[in-house]
Amino acid sequence: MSVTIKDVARAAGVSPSTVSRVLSHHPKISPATVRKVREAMEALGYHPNIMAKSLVSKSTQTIGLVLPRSVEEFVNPFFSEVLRGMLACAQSAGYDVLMSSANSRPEELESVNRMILGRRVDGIILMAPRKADPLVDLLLEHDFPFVLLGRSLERSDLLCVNNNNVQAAFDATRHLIAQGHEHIGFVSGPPDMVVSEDRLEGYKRALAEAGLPFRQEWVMTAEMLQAGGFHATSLMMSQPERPTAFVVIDDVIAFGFIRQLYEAGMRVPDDVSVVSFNNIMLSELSNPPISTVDIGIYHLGYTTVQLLIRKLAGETITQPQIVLPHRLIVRGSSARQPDA
Amino acid sequence: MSVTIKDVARAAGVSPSTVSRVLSHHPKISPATVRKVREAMEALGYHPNIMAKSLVSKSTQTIGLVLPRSVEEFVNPFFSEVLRGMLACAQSAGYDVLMSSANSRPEELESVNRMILGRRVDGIILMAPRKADPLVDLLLEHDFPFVLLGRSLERSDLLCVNNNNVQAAFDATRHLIAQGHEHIGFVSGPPDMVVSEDRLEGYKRALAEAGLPFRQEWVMTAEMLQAGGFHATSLMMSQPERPTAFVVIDDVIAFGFIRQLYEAGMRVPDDVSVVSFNNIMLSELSNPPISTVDIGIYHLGYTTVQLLIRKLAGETITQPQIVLPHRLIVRGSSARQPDA
DNA sequence: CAGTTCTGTGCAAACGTTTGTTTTTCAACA
DNA sequence: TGTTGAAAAACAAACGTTTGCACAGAACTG
Repeated sequence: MSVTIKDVARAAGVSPSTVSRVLSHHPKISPATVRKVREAMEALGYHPNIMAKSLVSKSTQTIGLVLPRSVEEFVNPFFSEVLRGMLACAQSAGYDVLMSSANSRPEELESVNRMILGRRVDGIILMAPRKADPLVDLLLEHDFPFVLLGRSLERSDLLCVNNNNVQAAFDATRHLIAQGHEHIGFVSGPPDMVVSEDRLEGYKRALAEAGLPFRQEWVMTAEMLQAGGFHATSLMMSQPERPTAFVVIDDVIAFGFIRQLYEAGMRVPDDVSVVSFNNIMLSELSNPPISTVDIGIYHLGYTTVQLLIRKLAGETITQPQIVLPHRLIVRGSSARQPDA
Repeated sequence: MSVTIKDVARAAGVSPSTVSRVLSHHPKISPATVRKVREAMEALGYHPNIMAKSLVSKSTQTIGLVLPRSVEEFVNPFFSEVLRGMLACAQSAGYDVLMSSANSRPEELESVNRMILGRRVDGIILMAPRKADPLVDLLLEHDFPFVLLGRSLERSDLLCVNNNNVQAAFDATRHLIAQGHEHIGFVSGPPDMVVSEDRLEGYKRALAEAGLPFRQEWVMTAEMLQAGGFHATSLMMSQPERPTAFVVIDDVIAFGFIRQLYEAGMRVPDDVSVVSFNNIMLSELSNPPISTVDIGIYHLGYTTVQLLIRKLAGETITQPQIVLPHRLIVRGSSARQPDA
């Protein structure tokens, strides 16, 4: 059916092993032979069978990507952008990307087991790890190469690519403080995600540095917003000492939050200032445009795959943790506090 | 290193072929043997090597996904949502998904060639096909199973899953007409995409049905918006007979368009009504919330993979074209024309 | 000019499965 | 007890590569 290395060998009048060596740029092949083989390959339209190749070479030239389980993270434009960066890097290095998605924890483990024990991929990228993530343990146990997009709370020797989320949240909060805000709330994401924890920490530090008190009752979670968000919002905004500004953990959540403030009769930035994170494309097109911390999403994806490929190439990684820069982008959603 | 079928065979005291048959639920294996083998597999932690398996069986249990080339389409939340549907279906059928992205047409062809001639995938999903798409020709030439997400303009015998985009645009336009609008513009996407053409056609038909003239000068393209969109928008809106409403080809483009109207001093829906397509999650959270045609993105992705898998299973497909329903969702971005 | 070292190829085994064919086992029957 | 036949299991070839080793011939060396 399909044309194999043997067909090429026959057509070029050489042995299959010679064809294989031409393919892998073996040094000790005469230029004349190389030409003959190349011509035969061209004429027959030969493409190597990757299954056969990786059966013997034990390398699949494929990277496994474990996608976030929750729908919310998945449909976040953050995700497509990071994916774009990953694919760009993988492709430029000749790697393919295999995706694994799962709806539950057991499915996720099963899926990863299939990928690594079935020898389908050479390495794995883990997105947005959780606290005490069993996936990390599984990979460590099998001594399988992987890189975290994000960081592990528990171990500092794992390969990972991350932003300094503590600093990013610190910067965002300080921006609001500099605008004269003294009552600043925080809207968080899933509490077991490391990034939620880091950004909350940065928020706290900025408050502390400015001598402002941290108030637990001014911290809302995204779940609260989704289930009866309107109620939660209006409740918070009707307090005598209400926040005049919010640090929101993610652009998409900021969209929803701003919408709910609007429905509760609050205007952004007139009544409430908002600054969030990620700088997805749409945050610029929002009304008002959202002030946000750009974390270089595309670059984040690109660098993660790059690190994994370096690892797979056998390079000794002297610096396992790569921290990429962030940058606060001030737009229309955050304004000077009127009273100040 | 890793545990193979031979190890299991030895541990269970049977031959490798017997283990293989247990794995594939061969009918003529005694229950006692099945139990023995299962226990050995469990004890050793056996997972089949998929490369070896597909080398001989010629089936990879993998679906190839050719992603859109342009960045704009890729980062569109439409994309992650459709991907989510695809992965859900693929996973429930035991298939994996391999992604191919490319930045240029030659790269794209090369990538698909690698996938099909390298025997990496059993079938392929093509997203958002273009007019006279060479990818389609390539796949037909190799007689390789594939399904279009969208439709082919040239051939009607190809497997595809689509919405009735003509009807959807017709519905959207008629909604604006019913609101009293008589001057209705159209904001289009990339002109070589089939979906652009279909939606423009539906828009024209609705105008014709209502006895309203079609004006080429009221059709803008997304490219126009991106490069100097502000200028283009304000130019159009300063015309003596300006449109009071727009049908916009896509939610994300609607975001940008509304933003630019805003900067040109126009309010939505007070000065201009907007209705768009896709109903991405954020369109509900926009300010104002966007009226849009829901096309069931997730379901679209799910059904596409489902059709491909049916094809791969050897089923004879009596109806090659699946058309999924759409539904207009009226929100705040479209309002009754004040003069009417 | 015989011996040695290169250089370029070919041979054959291996990778971990599947599967058509053959062999063994064993119960049932004459 | 010997024969038959079905059922269960084993054997062996194949899938398309890579790669260590062997080997022929050319090119040196002394």
